[in-house]
Amino acid sequence: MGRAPCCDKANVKRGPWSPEEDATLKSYLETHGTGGNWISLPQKAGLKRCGKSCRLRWLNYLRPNIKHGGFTEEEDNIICSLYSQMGSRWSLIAAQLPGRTDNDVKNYWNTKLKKKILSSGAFPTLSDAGYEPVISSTTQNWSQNHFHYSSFPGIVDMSEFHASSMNSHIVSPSQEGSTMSDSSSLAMDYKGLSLPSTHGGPEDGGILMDSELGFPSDFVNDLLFQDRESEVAANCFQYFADYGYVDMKPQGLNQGVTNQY
DNA sequence: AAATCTAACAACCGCCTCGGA
DNA sequence: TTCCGAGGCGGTTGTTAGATT
Repeated sequence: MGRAPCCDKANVKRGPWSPEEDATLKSYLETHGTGGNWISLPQKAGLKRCGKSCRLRWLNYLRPNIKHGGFTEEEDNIICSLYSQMGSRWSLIAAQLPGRTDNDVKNYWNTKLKKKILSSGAFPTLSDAGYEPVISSTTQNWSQNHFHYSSFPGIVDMSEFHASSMNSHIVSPSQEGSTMSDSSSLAMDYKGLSLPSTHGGPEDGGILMDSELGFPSDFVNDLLFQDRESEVAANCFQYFADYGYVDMKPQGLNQGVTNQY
């Protein structure tokens, strides 16, 4: 038995929003707010739409100060950097980009940025995005040699690492002085494991288990299957070595930042 | 000019989490 | 403590406009 739908799909309009619907929704929300209940909102506002649809339309399109398109180089770097840190946590990534929505960032990544990085081999660092390492607790002796990609480049032997060595935070430039949650919101644990390959061929090349570390295994595997010894792959490993386990803070900030992301 | 392809983005779907009853 | 409904989220699909053949 399936899950009960959130609304009567037979009696709600679907598809693109008309300007009239937009105006109705916007007007209602500006006057009344959500009233804490999106589900009942369309009825109150006189819209034949699902509450979820109204919410999405408002958040992704009608909300004030929304920016569409025209991502800057800096935003590109931030997205790439954060994606490499936390994977497809689009809402968290979008939170670092004022005026951007998770849907926007997600679409932009899927249609442009992903291809751009795959083709260029340039994997932006957090430094590019205005971050710099503050405490290098575990990485100072790391090198690509730490990664056992001689047996298969897509597989990183993480067994030597222990969660206790992990104390990773990043701080966004935009969050200086903010009251963001503590580092637990981005706590990275070590559930992610890598599976060694027996032969090293792409066909049995093993799979990077989805990691709560946030390192996007699918993306990494894309890179590595593309060319196991490519500069991209090397950059990727270096990137991981550089930033996977360090505390980060925006460049130019004082050491005593307490509001960590 | 028509057909096809591609990129961009809007919208939907369904699962998960959380808070209140 | 359990249940249920609403909100939030990420993945996926649909639509459309522009480019290319």
